[in-house]
Amino acid sequence: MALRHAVLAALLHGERSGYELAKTFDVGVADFWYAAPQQLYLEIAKLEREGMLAGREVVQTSRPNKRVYRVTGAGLAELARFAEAPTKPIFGRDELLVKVHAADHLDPAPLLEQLAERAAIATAKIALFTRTLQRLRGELSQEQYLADGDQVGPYLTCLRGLRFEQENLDWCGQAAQVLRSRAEVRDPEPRTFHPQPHNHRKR
Amino acid sequence: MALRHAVLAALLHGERSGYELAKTFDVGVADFWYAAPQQLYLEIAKLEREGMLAGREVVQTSRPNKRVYRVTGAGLAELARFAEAPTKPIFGRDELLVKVHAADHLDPAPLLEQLAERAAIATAKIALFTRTLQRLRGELSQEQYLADGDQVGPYLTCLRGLRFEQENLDWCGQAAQVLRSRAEVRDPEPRTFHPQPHNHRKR
DNA sequence: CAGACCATGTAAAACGTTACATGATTCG
DNA sequence: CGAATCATGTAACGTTTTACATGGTCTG
Repeated sequence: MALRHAVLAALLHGERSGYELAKTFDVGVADFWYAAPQQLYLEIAKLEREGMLAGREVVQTSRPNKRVYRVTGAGLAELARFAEAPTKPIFGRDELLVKVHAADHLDPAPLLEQLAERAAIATAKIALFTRTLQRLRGELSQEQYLADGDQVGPYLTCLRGLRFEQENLDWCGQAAQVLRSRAEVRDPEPRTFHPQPHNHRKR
Repeated sequence: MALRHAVLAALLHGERSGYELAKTFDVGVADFWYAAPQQLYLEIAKLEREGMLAGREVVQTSRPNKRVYRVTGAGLAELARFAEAPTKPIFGRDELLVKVHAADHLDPAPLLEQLAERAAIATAKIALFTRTLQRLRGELSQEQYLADGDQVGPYLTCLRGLRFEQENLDWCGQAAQVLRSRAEVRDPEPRTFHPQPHNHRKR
């Protein structure tokens, strides 16, 4: 049980519908948790049955109605229990890093493509997180907001997401540059790459 | 199917036993993939049955024997297929960030403890990754190694892990400082904290 | 009027975690 | 001789992903 706490935490600052929640989780909730929409609907339904969320219907003209949820006392208590329990280690799982780890034995071309793609995503997230931070702190400077603001939790996690993506972007650039220049040296005509099984190249 | 590629990638640079592999995966393979030992034994067995790994018995005196594995041609081909397929988005999942996200509604004391713990882990990983990088590049400077070295894949991913943990450490410090100073203002006697359900504090 | 977005789900399959199990050897 | 480390697994359980399903509205 882990997603439930992420859902509770995300709903602390005001009511949201399953769909709205799904959108933020789809982006990754500032990069620390991803969940598919279907998972969320399931989890929300379960949390409501258990009395940790209270839902209410919002009638909308010109759009399908929706059901918005808020965290109940029981939900907050559950979150508090979770917060006091020992934290599990980070769950880093990045396919791109697996690919780069194997780069010495693979065709560099697809890796370069995917590094570029990842860099583009990182750039988009940086923009998104930057806007989110500005929106949260409003008129205040970051220092002022961290001292006095009323949503420091989300501010801090968003800050982490921002820095993570900046780092990510930076690294993608470096990795791409390294792979590119090595590919040129090894093989000036990029079409003719052949994987080199296991021969640990001696310089 | 995802762990299998991480296993294949990890085995590219020389033979390892299940146990040895488990140790590196337990640290997180430079923070981009974590797996429990049991999971690895399972996956290794499956990969060997499918002909992607070739195992061989190593007899040891003064220790239980072990079985070491290397990647076969089929394994490398599978990895190449994987590398060319589109990459799934990052899988960030960090319980501590969920907790900090909810910080405005929680007792800061356990969060501070856990931020300190996380910072300690990050420090240890920084040391570990720094040593790993030094070991890989040997006499060479980083630039030279990235241009000429024979294991740039692992070097690049380890570099990413290092930077990630440096960032992590930094952020833990900042978050702890913010939560501490706010706790003092709000409640000079730390024993008397009571969660404040939902009242969005107005400045 | 097609494609994007709003809105919510169910069911089956794949994957990952936890608990259980075993047994040898080294170090203090 | 007890604890730590080496070494390898099985079984049950819980979580996540993927595929399937549906239907209304808004924009160009």
